[in-house]
Amino acid sequence: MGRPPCCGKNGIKKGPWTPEEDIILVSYIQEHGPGNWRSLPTNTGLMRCSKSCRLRWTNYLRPGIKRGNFTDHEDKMIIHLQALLGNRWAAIASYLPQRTDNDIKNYWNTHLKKKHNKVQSGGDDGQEGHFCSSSQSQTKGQWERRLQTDIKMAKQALSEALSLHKPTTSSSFTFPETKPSNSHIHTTTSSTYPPKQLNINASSYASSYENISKLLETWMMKSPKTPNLVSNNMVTTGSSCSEGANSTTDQCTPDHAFDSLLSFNSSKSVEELNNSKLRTNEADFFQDQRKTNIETHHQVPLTLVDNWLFDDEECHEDLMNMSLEESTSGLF
DNA sequence: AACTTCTTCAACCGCCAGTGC
DNA sequence: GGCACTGGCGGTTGAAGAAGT
Repeated sequence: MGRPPCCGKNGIKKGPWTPEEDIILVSYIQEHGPGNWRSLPTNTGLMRCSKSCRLRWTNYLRPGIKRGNFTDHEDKMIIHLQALLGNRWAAIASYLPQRTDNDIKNYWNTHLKKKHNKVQSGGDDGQEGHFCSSSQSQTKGQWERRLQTDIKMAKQALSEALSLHKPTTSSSFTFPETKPSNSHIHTTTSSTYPPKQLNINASSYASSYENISKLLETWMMKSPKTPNLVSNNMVTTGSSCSEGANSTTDQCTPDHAFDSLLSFNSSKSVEELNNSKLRTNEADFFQDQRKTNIETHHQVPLTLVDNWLFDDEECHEDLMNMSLEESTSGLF
């Protein structure tokens, strides 16, 4: 006699999220920060269960998510981490901060697993879920013991890494004292939603900004008339954009609309954004951060895996060519 | 052009761990 | 200690589009 599913209530909407819902969700989280999912549907009027809201945020709307094709390097990382950690997608995702566990899981199941099976059909004992050849005569017990230890260490490292990142996450949603100089957003006095402003730290919100820009673009193309929610409260961005929703040839592109919508109001944030854009790869930024955090705090030793992830391609090749046993020797 | 099969991925479901009372 | 509640995780599903026949 378990609890009824949280989504089993009448009136709870299921299925794909609409742009309107996304905007409401993002706006609410921008103002209150992620968390407290239970009260989110009530406070926003979203007809979604809390779990659905959290998933939508973490898998799609969260800042810093990169979408699109996985690079060869990401492929290799996933393959190797999967071999080390198994189907612990959240742990694997912690090494790929721009990718969600869901993305990685889907990518594994649709792409990499096939490669895996091809490799396996080449001849080994078919140890499910691992690229390592079982010709490395490990007994099942040995393997399980190693895996347990690995999981334990991964948990520890992940927990440390997350605790080090926490301030970044929450601080991304703090509200600057000063009023944005470039804000064209109409604030609302409504006690519920729609939102006031979207003042998300530019550097951390860049990717999500792009996500939602695309999202809004699609939305605008589908609906020539901007819904009231947005036209009245969010994308009514003064003279330059007030009609922006009805034409793709308009000067006010969705990106522009969202630029205003997000109202990057801190010069520091803009600078951070520019700086971050100078980086050729956002993953480098996160890895730098992670490495810095780890090294600075001396809390999590750099494992061979860490080193592999941080080091250059040549080192990766070296480690890739190693057997699992060799590569994990530093862990046990 | 019509139909079938395959692929992709967002979203859902059920379970579990942590927390507070 | 037991219970209720919440958040997180991993497995699975199903709709939509692509590719093949």
